[in-house]
Formats: sequence, structure tokens, C-alpha cells
Amino acid sequence: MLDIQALRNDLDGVVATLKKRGFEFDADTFTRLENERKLVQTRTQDLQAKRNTTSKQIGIAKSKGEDVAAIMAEVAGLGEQLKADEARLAEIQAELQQLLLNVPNLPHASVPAGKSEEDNVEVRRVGTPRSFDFEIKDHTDVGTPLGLDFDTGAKLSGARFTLMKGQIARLHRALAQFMLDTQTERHGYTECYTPYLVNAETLFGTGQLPKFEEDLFSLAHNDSKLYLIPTSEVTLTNTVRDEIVPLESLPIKLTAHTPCFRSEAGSYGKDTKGMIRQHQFDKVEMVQIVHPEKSYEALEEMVGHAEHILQTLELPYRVVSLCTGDMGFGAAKTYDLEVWLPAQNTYREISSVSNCEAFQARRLQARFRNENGKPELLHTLNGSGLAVGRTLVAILENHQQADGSVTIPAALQPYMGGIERIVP
RNA sequence: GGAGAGGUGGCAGAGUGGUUGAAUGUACCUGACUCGAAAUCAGGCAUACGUGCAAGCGUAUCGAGGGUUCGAAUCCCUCCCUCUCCGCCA
Repeated sequence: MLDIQALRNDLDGVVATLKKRGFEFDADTFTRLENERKLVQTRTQDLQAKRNTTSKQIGIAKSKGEDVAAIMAEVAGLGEQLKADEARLAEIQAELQQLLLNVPNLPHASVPAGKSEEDNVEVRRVGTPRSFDFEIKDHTDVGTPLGLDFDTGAKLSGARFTLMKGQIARLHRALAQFMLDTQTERHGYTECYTPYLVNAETLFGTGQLPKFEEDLFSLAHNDSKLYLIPTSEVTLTNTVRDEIVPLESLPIKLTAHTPCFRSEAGSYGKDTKGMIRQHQFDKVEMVQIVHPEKSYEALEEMVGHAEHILQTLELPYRVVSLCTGDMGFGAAKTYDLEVWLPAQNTYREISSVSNCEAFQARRLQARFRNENGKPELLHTLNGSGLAVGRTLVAILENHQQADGSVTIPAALQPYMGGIERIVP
């Protein structure tokens, strides 16, 4: 959520900045609501003040045993007007809130301008795509003989669900374990185990609700609803909701390995083959909750943490700075890491690292006590470190051999019982 | 699932309709005392919003939401959460 003060003080500036990311802010509605809010709020507060002082007088008079009929008459009728004004004020504030909740974050000045992913800017390439002296297969053809089973996944649950068996299942588990160990032992994140089902409030905090409900899976639960997390960014970041954390506990660095559930509404026909785009996938997530002055430093650091995984797994990749038009709702700046997929002859997203600045913190009321002892909003960052399913795809494609086997990167071998390759 | 208890400021803990945003203790900050510290004494110490250049003034907030009332932390209703005992259970 944006700072409403920023909108009041510099409406034109905010509108212009939002336009850069392709968002049309309804400034007229905002101005109309604000004007009415101001009017109704001052009137309401005046009435409340009058009621309060009069009621106090009644109390005093009564305690002295005086007759209060005259004062009572004074406040008669005040109640109705007050009730009406209070109700109207609540309405206006709800409308303003609604308006604000649907506005994306302001892009940071360093974010390249652009409309779509074509305008993203490549920052660097690391690693050289391998040249193959045999006809390469895509991950489905490499994986199927090794235990990747799309048909059974579809039978059990439908499209975009996959069953893994045997060596593939183990490789998948090994990747997650390796990533989690790296983020905790090498990069200093605290390992978390989090709920996979969360309430609506939690999703409001990180910005998935109210705008992106159709992307989520949900379950009826008594009279309310619980949602399956689309990423553990949701649970990890919400740990500081409604908290004022002490300055000395910053930065807070959390990681978790969880499944992620996404309905992938609107992606029909995209990546239908294979396990690039699934309704359920595993991810090791990194979250940092930091002092506002440190968040851009933390962003670069986190990209490095994700890159380290790719380097260690001997996977070529590139780092891309997302343009204003391609960034997610809550992000002020995002780097995507794209891994080389030889069968697609292209780089594909495998990690996304974002600085949300105070956008989520404001929704979450996540604050710290600053140097003056005053509460101030934190900055939140999140990033994949990495998406496990897509990493599995990358391993299968990049490390495939002519005989159909797949070599296991040295760093992963301890997690695979020491074997150097998996063979159909 | 059954029975009971409870949710008040950073923490502890009073308060069951009226000058209560909230006693008291503790923590913290400032000052006095001291060579310094401890102890002691005095003062300060919530958050959000509105309004104002500012000092300030006003409003809201005692788990959440609604209701009764001139007036609610206090009474009524609904919900959420925590704890204790019993049952069940991976």
C-alpha cells in the first residue's frame, strides 16, 4: 500500500510514477473522496467533542446531585446526526482504503522503464551454455525414464500436477535440502517451518489480496476461508505483522522450504508441457526484513544468495532487471534470475528477488523502533532461493548425457547418497 | 468433542456505567544528589488520524465487530484467540 500522505502531498507526481508501470490511478475519485473525507471527518469530530464534554458535565452535575434535565436536552438530537456522520465517514474511509489497496508499489528510480518483459534489462550472464555433441532432449524426455510421471499426476489431480518417483523424487528432495542448508549455513538465514494454509488477513498483508484472489487456491473453513500459500514469502513476511521489532534484531533473515500453490489463472496454453508451470511446486524462499536504509544493499545481497545456488549446481544463468511494466504488484525493484534451458534454447525464470520497500510493511503494520525511539515502517524483501521444480528441470536438461543418464553436480552428491549420476 | 477460566499500556497488574487514555509496580529517558555508580527524590514516557507554520487543540483506540446509554475498559450480542481439566488422536 502506498503512503496516503504521499498522495495528498504530491498527487501528480505519484500518478506519473504509477503510469510508468502502466497503472492508471483514478486521481479524480481520490480527490473527491479526500475532499468529502475532510469535510465529514472534521464535522464528526466536532460533534464527538461536543458530546464528550457534555457527557462529562452530566457526570459532574450528577455527582453534585444537581438536576441534569437541561443539559440532557442540549444533547438530544445530537446522537442521530453523529451516527449518520460516523457511518458516512466509515464508508468514505472504506472506499479510500479499497482504492489504495489496489494500487501497486512505486518503482524505484533505478528500474528501467518499459511495458513488457521485452524491455527488461540484462545485467549479467554467468556460465557458458554447454555445447552438446548429441541430440538433446527436453526435461520431460530426460525425466520420464527416470521417474517423472505426468500421466499419473494428471490422473490424481488434473493438469499441471506431477508425480515423481524413484531417482527423480530423490533428486528433487536433494535439491531442496541442499538449497535450505546453503541458505541457513552459508548465508545466515533462520530456517522456518510455516503453515501452508493461511487466513485472508495474512494475504492482505503481503498484497495477494484483495486484487489477486483468482490466482489462489482456497478451502472453505467454517464460515471463513483458508488459502493455500502461493509462496512462503506470505508466511515468512507476515511473521512481523503488527509487530514493533527492536532495532538490534535487524536484519531479520528467514528461509523456508514449502510447497507453493497457484491456480495459474490466465496462463492457459502457456508451458502446458512439462513441469515448468505447475499448480503445486516446491520452493526455498528467502525473506529479509530490514532497516529502510539497508534495503537496496540487502536486495543485491539476496540476488547473490540465489546466484550462489545456480553456480554451485553448475547451471548457466543471467540476471535481469525487470522493467517498470513487468514487475509484480508489491515490488519497487525486482531482479529475475533466468536459468539456461538448452531444449528451449533460452533463459527461463528460476528466481525472482524483490525489494518491496515499505509497501508490504505498511499493510502489515510491521515496524521497528528507530534511533529516536519512534516506530517506523520496515522494508521487506523476498526472493526464491530457488524454485525447486524449475531447478530440477534445469539439472535434467543441462546435465543430461547421450546415454540418457544425468550427472549430479558435485555439491549435490552428498544429498544423493554419493552417486555421481542417475541412470534410467 | 465436553467443562471451565481469561484476553487492559514494553512487561506485571488494578479497575464492573461518569471529570479513566486508563491506578499502582516495573522497565526506559531526563534532571537533582555523587569523584563516579548504586540507592533515593523530582519530572517525563502509547499508537494512529484530523487540524495548524508551530506550540497546541481535537478524535479514535482496554482481543475484533455490533448494540444499549447523554456517557462504556466496565452492561448485552456475535466472532477470534489463549490457558486449565477430561475425552480422542499422528
